[in-house]
Amino acid sequence: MIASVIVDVPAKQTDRPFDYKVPLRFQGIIKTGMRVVVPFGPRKIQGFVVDFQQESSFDKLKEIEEVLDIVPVLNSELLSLSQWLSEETLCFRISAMQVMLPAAMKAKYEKIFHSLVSPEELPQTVLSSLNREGCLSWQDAVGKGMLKILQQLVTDGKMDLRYQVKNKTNLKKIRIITLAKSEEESRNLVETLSLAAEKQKKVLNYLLISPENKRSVQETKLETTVSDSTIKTMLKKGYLTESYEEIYRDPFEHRSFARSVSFQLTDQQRAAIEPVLKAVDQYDHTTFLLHGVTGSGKTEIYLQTIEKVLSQNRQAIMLVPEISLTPQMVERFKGRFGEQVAVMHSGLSVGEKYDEWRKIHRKEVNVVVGARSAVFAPFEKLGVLIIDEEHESSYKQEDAPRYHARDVAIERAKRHGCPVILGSATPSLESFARAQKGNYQLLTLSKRMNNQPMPQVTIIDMREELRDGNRSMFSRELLAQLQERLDKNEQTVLFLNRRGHSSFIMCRDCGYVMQCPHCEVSMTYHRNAEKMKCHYCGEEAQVPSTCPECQSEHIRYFGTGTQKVEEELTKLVPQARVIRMDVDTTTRKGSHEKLLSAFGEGQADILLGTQMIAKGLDFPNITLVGVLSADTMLHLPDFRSAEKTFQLLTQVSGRAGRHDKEGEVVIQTYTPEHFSIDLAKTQNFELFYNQEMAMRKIGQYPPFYFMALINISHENVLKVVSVSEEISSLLKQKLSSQAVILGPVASPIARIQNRYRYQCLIKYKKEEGLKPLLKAILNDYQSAKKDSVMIHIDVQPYIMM
DNA sequence: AGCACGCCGACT
DNA sequence: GTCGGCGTGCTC
Repeated sequence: MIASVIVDVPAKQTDRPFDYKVPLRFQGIIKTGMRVVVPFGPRKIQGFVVDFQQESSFDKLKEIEEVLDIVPVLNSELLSLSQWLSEETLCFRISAMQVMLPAAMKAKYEKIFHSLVSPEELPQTVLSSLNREGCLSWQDAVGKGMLKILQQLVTDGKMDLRYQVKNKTNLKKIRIITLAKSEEESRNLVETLSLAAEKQKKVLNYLLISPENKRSVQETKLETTVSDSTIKTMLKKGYLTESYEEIYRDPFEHRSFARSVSFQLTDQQRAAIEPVLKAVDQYDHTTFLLHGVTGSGKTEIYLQTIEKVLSQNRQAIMLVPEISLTPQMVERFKGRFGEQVAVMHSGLSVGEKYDEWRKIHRKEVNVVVGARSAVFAPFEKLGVLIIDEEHESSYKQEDAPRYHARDVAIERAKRHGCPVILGSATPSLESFARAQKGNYQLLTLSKRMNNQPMPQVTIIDMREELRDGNRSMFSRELLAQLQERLDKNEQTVLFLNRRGHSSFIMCRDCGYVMQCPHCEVSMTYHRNAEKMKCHYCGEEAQVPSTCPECQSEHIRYFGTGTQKVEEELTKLVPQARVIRMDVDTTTRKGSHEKLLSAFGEGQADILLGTQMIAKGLDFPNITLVGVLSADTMLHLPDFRSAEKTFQLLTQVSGRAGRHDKEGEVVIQTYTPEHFSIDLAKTQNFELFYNQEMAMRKIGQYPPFYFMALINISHENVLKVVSVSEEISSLLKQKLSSQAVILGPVASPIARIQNRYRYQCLIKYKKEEGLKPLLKAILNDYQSAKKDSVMIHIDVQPYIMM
């Protein structure tokens, strides 16, 4: 029997199956979708079995060396999905497979020197470095500067170098002790032990009352106040046996979730959920666009759909933009479905993610709530896939495989015969256009639950404030409102919409901003390390005290702006208690959640922050939302900037008055006439949609056109330019006259890690030959040759960089 | 991606 | 003459 294996080498030339003989001992054990270790050239690497064959066209087959799984980690659906994904996003098959699994399962490799001769034959220096088995890892050898000697020993045949796949079991294990003898004998033992062995008796008695006469060592020590040495003695004497049990890391340990039950739906909600439930019943893969204003109860629709799905013994995937930001969402899901929920998001450690994944894989849970990659959860009977806040850009992965979770969800729904729900108060233009065309089915929730009014939104023209001599960041209106909330003991959220998220250093005399020497980006100031860092290549530098350009001492730190706002706040309203949320205050794990819950408990009057506070915040006492500068995002060179501005303003406005108290919103801006700001006032999505669609049509942008972005980079500018020109003219020549080819132009970030970057943008409506052409371009230019350029292609890009 | 193989310049 | 630089091609 012969297995076809996709090997763990993400490169053009290895992006195909390699055949291996299946040794007798693995026959009947190896299945497709399992990870294996195979010899590949001189090394050993990991691979995925994708197929079996009777024979191979290759005649010098090697054997599969090792099997890493008992149960396939990729089922047949995910295997075929990986094929689809690699074709769709033009990525390597192995990358498509890797993205479906938790990072912990990605193989790590190790090179180890093994001694082949008796110790006397080796030099003393080498000998002292070897471990008990006569081995030394390549890494240690490098660290000790012994590579040269070892290489000599290898050529002399005294040692050899072996390649290993690190099979790190990421299982968290705990030490368990069990009574070694029967209960009867153990009880006798308690009687017969000497008086001095008081602690040992304690342990025996404790285990006698424990279920199955076993306990974790940790618990035992805690309960009986004995030390390790006691247990060690008892093990030695044979009173106890020890073993290890695998446990799950529980990211929500020490937290309990109040059980909740379904709410009575409003008429609107019932009308919206009905077609969804019907689709679930009929195994119909309709995509629904649930357009519901903020506070209209979309979540309850999700929850009740999932309930239905679970009642049919099927499973559900629920995607949220970034779950660590919405602990309230986790709470609602855990509250409703309890132990049946796995949670997957970027805030978890590698091990925690692995554990959550295994719960799904072993069918211990039926619901997963998670960020983008949770769309690949290995469920086998999906009943629904839900994408909340579907317009969020975080559903698009920005490195290979450059997929959009929405597309993957729709593709999986097809394979499982189940509906997809895309939910948002401000749908992306693409989705809404599809709903208008009838590709998606539109469901609308126009009213808030309990019929609360939408918050009152006031737009403040900051130019007028300035004209009237108010130079502060706060308009008189906002300040007055703020004061009012303080008096009434209600809470305020202040939102600073700032371009970017990081802080930098600028000279106030000459405008110098510290740039990374290898990348065309400014370096970021890191407060805790007191260093400048480049976010693209990791370059570090000292914080300058004088300007390197003009020697001025007026070189200043520009924070996220939140500190400045905070300073001003303490001057204007000194009695207010402020919680600031920005990169500086939320770097530590869980700090987000802590700050939010502190605010929720009323420990502060004002929550001040950037983008990160826009979502999921739902506290009854928030009655005022202030947006300090609505237009900073509007002037970014991005055709989606108006859409993003409108979405953001609508989202933040939705934070106010979600419960019985009415909410007000104050938006400060320098361009009140812009339609994305003007329409955020009434939160009129349809009007905004129509206007923005007109703009997109004129500009030939999505959803009227599809896009593909080709990024070409090389250390030599001339090389990049010439190749870019070649590609561009090839595109112009091969594509239809309908297609628009922009560029080549230098990328917005013109250089990263000393590589110059150019790009071509293709806008097209229908282009049958595009995929093959792009593949051909990748094949031609992405060769293994030394001097070749690097090419990335992003189909339907979100960020134009 | 690694790694070996092989072809050219600068040294004992 | 050989050591070692990097460009080229292969890995079942």
